[in-house]
Amino acid sequence: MSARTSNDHARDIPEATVARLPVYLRALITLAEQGTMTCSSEELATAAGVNSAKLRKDLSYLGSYGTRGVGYDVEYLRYQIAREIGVTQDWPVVIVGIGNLGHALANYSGFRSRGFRVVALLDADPGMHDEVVAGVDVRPFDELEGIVVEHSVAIGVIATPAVAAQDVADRMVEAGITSILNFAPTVLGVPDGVDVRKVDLSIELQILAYHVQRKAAAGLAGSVEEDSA
Amino acid sequence: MSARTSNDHARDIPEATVARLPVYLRALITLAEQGTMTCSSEELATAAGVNSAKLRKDLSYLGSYGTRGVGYDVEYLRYQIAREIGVTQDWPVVIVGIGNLGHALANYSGFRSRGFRVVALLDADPGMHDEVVAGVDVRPFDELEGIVVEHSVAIGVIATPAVAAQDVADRMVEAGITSILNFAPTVLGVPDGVDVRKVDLSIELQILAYHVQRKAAAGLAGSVEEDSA
DNA sequence: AGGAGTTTGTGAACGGGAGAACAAACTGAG
DNA sequence: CTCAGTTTGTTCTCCCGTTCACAAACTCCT
Repeated sequence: MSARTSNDHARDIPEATVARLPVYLRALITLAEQGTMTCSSEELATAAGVNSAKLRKDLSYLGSYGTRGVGYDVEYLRYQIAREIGVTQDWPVVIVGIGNLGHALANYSGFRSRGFRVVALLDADPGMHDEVVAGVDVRPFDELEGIVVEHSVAIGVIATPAVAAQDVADRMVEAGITSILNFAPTVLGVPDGVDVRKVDLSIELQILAYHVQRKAAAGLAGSVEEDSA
Repeated sequence: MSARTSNDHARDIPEATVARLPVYLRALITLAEQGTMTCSSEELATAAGVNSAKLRKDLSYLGSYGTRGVGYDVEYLRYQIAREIGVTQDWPVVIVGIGNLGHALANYSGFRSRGFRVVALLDADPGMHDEVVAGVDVRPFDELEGIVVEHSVAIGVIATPAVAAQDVADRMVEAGITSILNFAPTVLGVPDGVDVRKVDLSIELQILAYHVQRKAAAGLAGSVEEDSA
């Protein structure tokens, strides 16, 4: 029982909470940079753009890191959240598909500064090979397996066209990658135990378009209803 | 009452459903390109990566567009979903911040092909001005207001560094934009009635990192528990 | 020491979404 | 026309997440 987990907190953090922890972490880093030593749940919640009750409940899943009547020590909480997410260590990442988006991702400074290290850029197009992007040279896709094993890569990023994405994902899983961030506009099929998160630009825009349209329609309906009401 | 909405469907589509409609739409387009005329909820659900019961429930919010015992007409359903989302018309979009990511977004073909037209690229850096990216020339940020009014832009994309994002958002809202897609790693404050969707690359990676760590810990704990169990 | 004021952590109520299960409705064969 | 087979649309139940509200716990002032 003592060996089951490192702490005796309940170890099942709700998915919705996990998705917010990085937001809290960023807010805490900003506060720390501003010289703030201590903050209340209300302040942190405002900085993170959430309800303070939700923030407190989220933090309560990690443990009891605040002091009643005082608030939270910024540095201490920052470390605890970072530890819980796992960003106290460095995560090696491979990016496959060095088109426009791949370039942008490779150059994105937010990765490096948050504990993610791009260990390889891979592309199937031989024309790209040996080109250097963001200080890393582009290698043939076939080297995926070797690189994953060599660097113990657990996270892969897919930035290829849609048609290639499933093949890339299959090869990633085969090579031992267990978490995939997919930018290709396709539904990926993966075995149980492999996590996939997708970022789909056109879907995000379509969701916004729906709301624009709905707001426009509500505005019209509203003006009509003013007559009848 | 007849004028309240164009159809007599219930007009409150759940947010979770709205987020999936674009996925269904894409699956239907793929099916249509393959020459499929008709599909069952089971087939479409598989293509979209969801449960068939969930798919049917989602579609039921739009209306009753299937035929029992037969399935859905691919073209007809495709049109109905496109109309519901609003992508039967063209949406003008402005992109602010033409760095690596802005370049990638401007060149992303998925926008144009799904009814989104980039009418302007704006950047505060004078060094970028008059450069042509993806057939559109980069203009000074100050021209935002004029462009929004001229083209009736409702959707803005923020691809600036984090420090500039809130200012850009404020100016967008002031200019009349009601929907924002934010790629900057910041929490944006906007008035009621303005929709913001955020895409945060490092947060996505951090969520994946948490799961990798958890899986690794579970593996270790599992091997320990084999001893005690 | 004691009491007023503040803030956390959590129990409980509430709302929304997911999935199972089934009745309604259609097709096609005999 | 009837009946077996198929597939949708919907109801019902369960679970997760959000929010409210409050007791517990700490600080500071007198």
